[in-house]
Amino acid sequence: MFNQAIAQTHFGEILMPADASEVLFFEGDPSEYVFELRHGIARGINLSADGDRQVTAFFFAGDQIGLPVFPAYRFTAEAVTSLTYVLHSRTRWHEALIRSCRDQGCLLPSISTEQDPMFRRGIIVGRRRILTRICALLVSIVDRLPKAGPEYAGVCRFPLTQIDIADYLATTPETICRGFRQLRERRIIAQPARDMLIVQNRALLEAIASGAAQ
Amino acid sequence: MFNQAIAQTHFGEILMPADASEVLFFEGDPSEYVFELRHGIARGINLSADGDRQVTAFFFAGDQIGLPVFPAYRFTAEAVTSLTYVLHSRTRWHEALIRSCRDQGCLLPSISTEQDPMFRRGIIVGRRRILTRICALLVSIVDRLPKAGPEYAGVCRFPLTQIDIADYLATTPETICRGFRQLRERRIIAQPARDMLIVQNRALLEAIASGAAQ
DNA sequence: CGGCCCATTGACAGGCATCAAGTCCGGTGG
DNA sequence: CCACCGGACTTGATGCCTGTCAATGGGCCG
Repeated sequence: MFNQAIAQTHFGEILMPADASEVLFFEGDPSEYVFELRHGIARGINLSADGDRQVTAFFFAGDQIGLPVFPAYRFTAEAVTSLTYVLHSRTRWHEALIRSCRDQGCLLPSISTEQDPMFRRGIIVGRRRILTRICALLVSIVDRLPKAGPEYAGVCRFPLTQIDIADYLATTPETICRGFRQLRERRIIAQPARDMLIVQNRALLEAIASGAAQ
Repeated sequence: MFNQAIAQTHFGEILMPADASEVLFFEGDPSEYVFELRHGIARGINLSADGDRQVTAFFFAGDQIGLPVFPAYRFTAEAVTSLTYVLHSRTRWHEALIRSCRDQGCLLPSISTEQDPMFRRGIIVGRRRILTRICALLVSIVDRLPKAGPEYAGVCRFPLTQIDIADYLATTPETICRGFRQLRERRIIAQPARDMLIVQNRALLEAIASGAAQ
């Protein structure tokens, strides 16, 4: 991966690139570096002994992942899209933590950017009906999806495969496909292309996500 | 609750008691205090807009919950059994964090005692088959359950109701009941009383939990 | 153009939710 | 000491949601 362009930010940080489905770090490896996403989308993966694959989180630009709250990474991080990131050594990250703790009297806000998505995923997967889970996932990520462009108001890029969504929601790709079809037929979302998403009826989307509507 | 006995530990900390099903703190309240459990079992509760109740974690003696990684508590904490705990103010907890960070070059280990159970719950609930989930839950807590007594080797106190277990595993009490019956009939566990548990075949329990066996 | 992976659709079976009784157990009060 | 009561647990019958299997379609890349 080092044969690709490695840019230098104006803070002297090294901006690293990664291709889609490239691994940033493996579950179980010692957590030497914090990965700060600058651009693109990443996913957290956990494999069970029987080969069951779970996507435990999606991460977006600005998130810091691989925090050394544990001596080893608790999940494998892979690029969903091509992305860029910046590395922070464990010790440098610790110093930033102490500074923010002392100066602002609070923890580094970034400490929750990793565990918060996982916490919310637990709540989402804990719902029974698949449509509720799908809508809850969409609500939780739609505001962080990149916009398709200035000329396409309300249209988001949606680069997640249905396989990833299924592994996130603890179901199958077929069921995801049927759920999305239902949302399209009810004019709650639209998909002008496979990797495009428009939320047409956000109120109803959130109502289904909260369980108020079926 | 202050009319109950409040003991003083030899460190000058105040040991607080709580009765079963008493609330320690509410989701959304500002996280002023960290609760360190000294004895007993607690549960984390999250309610959805439609009234759906989820148990997002069980906590045991030694765990610290309500950490100020977020300005507000992210779940409601209730006592499962009668329990005791010690309060740490947010600032005092921060100081301990900075000290451990500087002296030992690592974060306070307790920072993971709260998020780790939630992370593991996500993995458990993400499994499809109910029996797998039940066994995974048992494996994850059996070593932290209090022993029934020196004269009962291998017997644990098991004070969790099937309702709590069902809300933890995203299923119903009836299904939990049938799952436990199956585990009893297969001699994987035994329950001499409703609130007692013996793991008779731990290897098989773990095999089912991992998905290797059905 | 061919191959591959992903998405789609249908048929079918099965696991689990739901509903409804009935039982057990601990606690309370007479 | 015993009757009562409420909550939790148990068990069975039933139906639906969703997993599974199989086949097809479609887009992307070499």
